Amino acid sequence: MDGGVVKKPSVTSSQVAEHAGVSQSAVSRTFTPGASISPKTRAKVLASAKQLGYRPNAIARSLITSRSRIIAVVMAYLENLFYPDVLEELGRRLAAENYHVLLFTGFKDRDSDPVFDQIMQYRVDGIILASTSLSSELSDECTVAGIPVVMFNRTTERDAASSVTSRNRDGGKLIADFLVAGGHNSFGYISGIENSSTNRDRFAGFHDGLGAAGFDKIEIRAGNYNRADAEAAAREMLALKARPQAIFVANDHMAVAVMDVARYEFGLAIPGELSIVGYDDVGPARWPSYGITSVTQPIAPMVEAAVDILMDQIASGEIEPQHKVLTGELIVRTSARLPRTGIVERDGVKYYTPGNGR
Amino acid sequence: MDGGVVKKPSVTSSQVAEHAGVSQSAVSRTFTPGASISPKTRAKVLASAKQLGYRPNAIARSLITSRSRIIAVVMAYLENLFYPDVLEELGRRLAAENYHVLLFTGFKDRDSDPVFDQIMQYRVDGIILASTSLSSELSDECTVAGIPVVMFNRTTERDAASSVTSRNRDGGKLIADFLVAGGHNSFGYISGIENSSTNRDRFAGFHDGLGAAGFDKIEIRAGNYNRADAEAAAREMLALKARPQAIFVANDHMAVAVMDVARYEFGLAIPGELSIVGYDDVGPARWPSYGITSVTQPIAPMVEAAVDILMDQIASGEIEPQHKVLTGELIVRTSARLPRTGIVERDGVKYYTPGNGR
DNA sequence: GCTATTGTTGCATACGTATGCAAACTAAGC
DNA sequence: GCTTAGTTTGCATACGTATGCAACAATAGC
Repeated sequence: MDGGVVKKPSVTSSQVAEHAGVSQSAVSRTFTPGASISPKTRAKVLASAKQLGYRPNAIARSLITSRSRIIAVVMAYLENLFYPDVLEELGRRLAAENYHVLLFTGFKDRDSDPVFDQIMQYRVDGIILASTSLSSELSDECTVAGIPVVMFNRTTERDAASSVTSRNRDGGKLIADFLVAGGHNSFGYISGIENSSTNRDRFAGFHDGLGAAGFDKIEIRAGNYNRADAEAAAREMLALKARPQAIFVANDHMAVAVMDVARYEFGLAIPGELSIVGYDDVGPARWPSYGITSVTQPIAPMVEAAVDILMDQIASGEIEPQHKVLTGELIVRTSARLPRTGIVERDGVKYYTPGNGR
Repeated sequence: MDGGVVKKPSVTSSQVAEHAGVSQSAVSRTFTPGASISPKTRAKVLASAKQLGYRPNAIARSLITSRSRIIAVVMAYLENLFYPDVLEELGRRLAAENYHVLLFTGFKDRDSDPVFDQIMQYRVDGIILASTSLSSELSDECTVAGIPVVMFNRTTERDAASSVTSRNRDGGKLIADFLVAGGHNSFGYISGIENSSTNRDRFAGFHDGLGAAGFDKIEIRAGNYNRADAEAAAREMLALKARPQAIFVANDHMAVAVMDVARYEFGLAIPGELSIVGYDDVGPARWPSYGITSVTQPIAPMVEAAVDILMDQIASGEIEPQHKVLTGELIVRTSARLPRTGIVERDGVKYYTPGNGR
């Protein structure tokens, strides 16, 4: 509210120039890779810069170049370890390209409009949307403004944003095949957020796979990708008189909760009395307490693809939407009964790869 | 490398001014809260702005005001859910103050110098260091530059940065009291990163508490706050012929690993044959598979304190280091044998509060 | 109606950097 | 030495906004 003390002004390129006895341009060129500058003056400038503690002002630079070298990352559901993993990899890869992450998180889903406003005000060079719904009109506005948008782990056909996903549909189908081959004959599905593309695709594959094997009844409950809802869904499903023999939980974050409910509230042995399969292959899935059989989402390649798309579109100025789809694998652990065949081991990890058709 | 197409230029305040038939100043004042502007012209400007799709350019604004409204957050160990939780809360609180998070993560610990360079270039208004070592000379440089620095969950006496922590020493002591009261008489400690303040303080409290009860032998192994090392440490410690009856693991993230090793590699019953206590009260600690008895770190108040310090120092320009220390509680679950007395229940959660003096 | 006061507006400038252009310098070839 | 081509340098300007200052309009008080 009230004024407050002025901030200590930082060293400018002009001050360095004066100190080094050169022009401000020379200082600028010293810090611009590829600019025309002689080694001699460059050395002089660097010496003065060091002595004065000068650092180029990225803000001022952005104003001139109209490139902020900032990527906005919009991310929710951080309690699902998948996303922190993604975030860390994103940080690494963007830093390698000399870009930086402006993170938007911790808002309720319906507050995303102010978030969008903030993003636009900072003139970011690109946007990564991880598992959050930015209404498509806003996404369009980005396109009009020439800002590349990449949806991460989420896709939509109708709007102009690029996307990076994994073959969720194939994954769902693979799980169906695996469970059928394991001899189960009644099935449940604990869903993610209803209108998310991952949820739709995973379920579609699962449904198709079961259908192809002659099973068309699936118990469905909504887990909404959060623990509390998943627990409630599990309670309902496990209390059924005709409890499914196998449950596909739409991601590992929920699968953990479902296993806890099954074991500690219903006293069920896993996989003896109930098989659980998850998705994402996230940290806890690998912990021996859970050992969740799960379909991988290859984080590093997915992040790489997302960054590649951004870099490409930033460099070219063309923002034709690209859609990259990477392949996951079904890692077999101990949370589901095993089929007789189709399991191969590589580097101490077991994968399910059915011999028959794709 | 090569030029590429120019970016679509965005709408400027001058264009809005022309369109609305006013001066550029009027546009600026329209978007500056508290500035002198008549409702009539303000309405005109807003109409034109909307029509043209104008948004103030935060970069240009920062250049003038020398306030970027950006806070740099440096954070590692994101696989420990404590930090994503912190991050989410930080995002929420800073957004409420109309500040934004520039996140630095995903770098190896020794690469922090380039990180620091980037931070300084963006002229951030403040820095939050969560569990990462920025050498103290760099921290000093921030102080000289007038940039407030808050260490989160970490503290140092000698340098000029503020800090927010919880009473780690008291927590360690509380755990010692709890385990002694539970009738254990041999103890182990699986440590965090050796020179981190949390590790030092937690251990010091634990050591003192045990000492006061007449126990001065503690088996120590290094877990370094990561899962792999914690597993290795647990294997060593549990293979001892004189295996400790109770182990204090320096945080929950490692405690989970230790419990997994104890149960699935050594076949130990918890708490029947081994008691485990952790720290942080992080998500998995609450899952029934683990039910870790753990000392809380109150994330929301800690984040609030950190943001308060920053806001205060930014507003006043004074950056006298402040050190806030919040209080945690020992939440009693099922991973450790219970003492006869001292356990109270509140809202369905059990806490340990020894009657005898602190 | 006239003055005093308050509120509103536009002008001009500043923030710190990048870059086109022309001037100055350097190196090379004869 | 002179010319030419290439390299380096400084000048001047632009990026989009905020703000002190002076001019101006509106309102109130008499």
